[in-house]
Amino acid sequence: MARTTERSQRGGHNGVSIEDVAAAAGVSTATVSRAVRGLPRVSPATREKILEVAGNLGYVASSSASGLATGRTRTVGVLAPYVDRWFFFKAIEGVDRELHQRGYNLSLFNLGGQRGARERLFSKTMVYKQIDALLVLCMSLTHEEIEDLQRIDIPLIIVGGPVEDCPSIGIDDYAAAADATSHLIGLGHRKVALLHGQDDSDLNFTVPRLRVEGFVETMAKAGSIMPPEWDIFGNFTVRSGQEGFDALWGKPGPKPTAILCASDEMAIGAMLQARRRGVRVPEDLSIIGIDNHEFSEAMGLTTVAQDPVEQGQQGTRMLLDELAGSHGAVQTTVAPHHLIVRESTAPPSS
Amino acid sequence: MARTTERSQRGGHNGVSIEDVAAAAGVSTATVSRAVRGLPRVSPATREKILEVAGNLGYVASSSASGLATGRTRTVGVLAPYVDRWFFFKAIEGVDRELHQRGYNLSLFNLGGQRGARERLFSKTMVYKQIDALLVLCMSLTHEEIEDLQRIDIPLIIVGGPVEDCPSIGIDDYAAAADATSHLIGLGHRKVALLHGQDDSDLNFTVPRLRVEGFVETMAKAGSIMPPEWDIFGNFTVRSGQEGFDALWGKPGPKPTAILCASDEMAIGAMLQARRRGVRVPEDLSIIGIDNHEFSEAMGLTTVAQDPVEQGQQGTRMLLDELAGSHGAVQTTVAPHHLIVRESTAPPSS
DNA sequence: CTGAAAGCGCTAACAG
DNA sequence: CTGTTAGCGCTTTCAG
Repeated sequence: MARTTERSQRGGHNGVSIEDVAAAAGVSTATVSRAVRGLPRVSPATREKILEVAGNLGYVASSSASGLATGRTRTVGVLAPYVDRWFFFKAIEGVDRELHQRGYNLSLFNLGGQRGARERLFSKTMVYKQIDALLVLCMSLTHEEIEDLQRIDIPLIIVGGPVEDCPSIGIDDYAAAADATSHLIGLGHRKVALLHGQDDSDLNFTVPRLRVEGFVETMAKAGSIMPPEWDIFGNFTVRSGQEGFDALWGKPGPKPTAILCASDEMAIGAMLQARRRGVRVPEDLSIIGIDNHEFSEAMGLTTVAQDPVEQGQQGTRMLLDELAGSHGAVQTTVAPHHLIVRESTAPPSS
Repeated sequence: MARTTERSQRGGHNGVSIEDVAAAAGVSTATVSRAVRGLPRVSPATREKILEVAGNLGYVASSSASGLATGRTRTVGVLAPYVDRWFFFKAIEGVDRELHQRGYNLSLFNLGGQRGARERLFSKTMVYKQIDALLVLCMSLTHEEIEDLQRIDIPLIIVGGPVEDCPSIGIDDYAAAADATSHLIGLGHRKVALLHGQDDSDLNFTVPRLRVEGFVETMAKAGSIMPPEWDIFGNFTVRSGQEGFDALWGKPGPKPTAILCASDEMAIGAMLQARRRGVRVPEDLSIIGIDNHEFSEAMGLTTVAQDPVEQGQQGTRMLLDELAGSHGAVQTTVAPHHLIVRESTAPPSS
């Protein structure tokens, strides 16, 4: 019975369809469909046979076809302002892991630098009808965007920072900064500068703000107020950490005995520059960061650690649970952080 | 009542279909299809009207439906062994940029660590019928995988290292290592150690091998042969750079005056550890890397630079051109590299 | 437990 | 220029 050989000829297109499998197994496409998806109403014998046939025919369902039929794409979108910064690629790693483990695909959208492309890409082509859920990495969303998303009504979560009216998962940035500050204060520091992040791009601006507040208020409780010229802006990169240090040491006047940096990358930049300028860490200057970047251990940097991989993973898990039907699975969650004391902080010498 | 009669109410699904647009604009779906895709046979007036209607109805074509109809998904798969290592996230950035710019989606598959998941994920669910083309980031493929891919017959390219029988784009690893070695030799070094990468995972093993050959042969030309105990293995991470340094300095015997590291991450680890152990760089020891990692400038690391963003972008461009019909657009290409001399290398003191 | 048939939303000839 | 008409491959009632 050579009934299958006709249309499966490789006339340029490739692709074993469900019909080919059905024909080869002597059953209907409906049964094949049930069998390959592990659905109930198929006898063990039939299922086995179908699976075997499908196996050596190399059958794989067309995602477009099943997407059309079911209305679900089995892919979730990941929107990232950057993909080359520590928090982001770590989070993506977690998201990817969870997604593929549960049979979902990850569609990545990197806004890296491209300002204009954003509006267009975001609400349109992307979100709409291409993905079943959206995970946004630590960036702010405009009111309009949030409304769009809610209207479209797909599960949504922000990883890495709170956004008004949206469920999110991330550390308590206020507490993280406060803990770092307390560590410094506990060591005896009162003259501490702040190198904080204030990215001009799409980054979530709530995160830096919270970190600043945690710092300022904790300092205030210790009876210390930072002079404004010790309030330095950076953009979370190593280079801005270097520049930050130079800004502090470049001008005359009293120097701080410690610097709190809003990210390890900046802290590392500051450390490197201090060393280069002959300022010893921690003897002359203590430096503490937030993140626990890959390089921090090697640098001996004291920091407040967080785990973006886990955050990404857990955020994804909530999204997928929601998609699986458990209504209310996506909820704002606080991820843990903890201080790691290494060699970049010590009591002030003066 | 009217509430339940509309088809667009369907069980919570949202979605303006092409038919809705056609009806609202008083034309056929075929015309709408042409209009929204910017295809020829539509009068300016009709097109404008359709676009307007589609606009305020918020119409976006279902990717599943058009995918089914055209046989193309407009997404390309990106297979990465890691996503948290410099070369990889940089390359992904380039790929993403090019892809979205040309209206394609990026489907990310990270193999990070998961050994078992590989086979399953790779040939099956993934590649097949989900993507129009595949871009593989610097990892080795088994013969079987290559054959699978060729049978499926979608455009394929490897970024970051040569793979037998596959088109690829990347620097000339042999030459890069040779250039680094020449720099050291030119400085007067003869006693140089090699900290090379030999990842046990899915990484492309050709890259480390080529770098080793470039080093060894260049050294040989200068009449120098490295003692085997100076041949250290690492896995491209900072930590393995630290361990590499310790392996070298931990045992008695003569020390090298320079180390060539197969990646900047390892070089940075080695530098940091040297400093910690009181070995001055470059006075006591010169260190050179390959990559030009973000942190390298701040570290003052001499290195052989490459640009993964550009490589990813160019690889993607070739893939997309191929998809666009220009047969033979995907071709093995050599990307440029160049030496950047900073402060971590100097003539040997002894 | 299994099959027949009606779509899912869009595209692609082919007519008009 | 525009409409008609078939599908694309899979899922999903609804009968049997």
